[in-house]
Amino acid sequence: MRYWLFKSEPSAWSWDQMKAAGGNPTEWTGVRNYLARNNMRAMRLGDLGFFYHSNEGLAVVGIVEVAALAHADSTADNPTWECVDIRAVAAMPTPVALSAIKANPKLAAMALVANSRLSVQPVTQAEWAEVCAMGGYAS
DNA sequence: GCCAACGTTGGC
DNA sequence: GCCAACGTTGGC
Repeated sequence: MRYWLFKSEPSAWSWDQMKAAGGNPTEWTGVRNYLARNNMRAMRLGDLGFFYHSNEGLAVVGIVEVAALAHADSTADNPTWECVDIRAVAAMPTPVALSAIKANPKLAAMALVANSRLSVQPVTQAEWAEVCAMGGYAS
């Protein structure tokens, strides 16, 4: 089991929209970055991820699960680009703000802090446990 | 709205 | 294959 973080601008695709899918898988389309794509290729069914709101919100707001392995991104005109499907698992009881993550020395190496422009990031098990604890989510 | 950081493009 | 120019992301 590995852990990930999916970043989205709420104006483009929000946690509310994710939840509205009612646990049905939705395609995580639109990634046009090789590192992010490679992270999606490494995902396995059942891997869990944080759902993070960038630009507005700036917080981890939910938990998602990988529901389909990487496949061609139907919104891309180039087969280079792939996406996975994810489904909403649970809302973070207390959203974990970026400011709180930055203020936590245990999370200093998190990609969210160290490489803030990467839209699909790996999360270590220790980071996963720490952020879940901060948000009151029993992982 | 600004700007720093980063990825990509394209000329050489 | 280098690197300058450019575009985009995303925090502030």
